[in-house]
Amino acid sequence: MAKRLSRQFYDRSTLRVARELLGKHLVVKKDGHLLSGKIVETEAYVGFKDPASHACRGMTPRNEVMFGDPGYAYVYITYGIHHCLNLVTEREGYPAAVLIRALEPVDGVELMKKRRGRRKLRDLTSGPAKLCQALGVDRKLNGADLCSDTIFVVDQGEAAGKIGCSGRIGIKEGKNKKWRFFIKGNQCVSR
DNA sequence: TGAATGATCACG
DNA sequence: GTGATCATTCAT
Repeated sequence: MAKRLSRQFYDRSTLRVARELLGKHLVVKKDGHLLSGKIVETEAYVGFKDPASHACRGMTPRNEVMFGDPGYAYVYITYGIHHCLNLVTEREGYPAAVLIRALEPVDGVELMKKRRGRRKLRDLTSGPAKLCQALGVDRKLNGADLCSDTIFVVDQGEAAGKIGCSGRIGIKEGKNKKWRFFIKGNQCVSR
């Protein structure tokens, strides 16, 4: 019973969206391939005052997608090498998004292995930049509509399991906020 | 534990 | 233009 998430799903509290994305499947259809994975780890970046968010110093050419309508992809490059994928939430004019930090591979595992140069399942998508490499997400998908046929999330109707939360990873400020969510015990969660 | 590696942004 | 910073990954 796969049901694609509508724009309304993303047009809600970012913390809620981040938590509810756990257990759902991210799908990328591109270049004749269908790749997907179960979302097992997310982080929320919310509003103008979140010191860890790219949006905390106002709108720039890079982060403008975060300020737009909900239900679009925000993709950027970090450390000069790696891509990260976010799903934009909340109303236009309010910058917020959910960082997809880890997946459990589902469809297209062989291609993921080839792209990642790794054989073990848990090395394919257990990190924000790893999953982008595995799924072929790059800046061409920045601003992509999550209600389109290229990249979207489906509800498989399965329970996420036990959900844990903690401070966010890889940031300097805003660590006090417990805005990282993950499925407890899942082998594909980062670290 | 630290190197790789380049886009992005504030500043002037 | 310049320099600091960076929501990471991998090999040592």
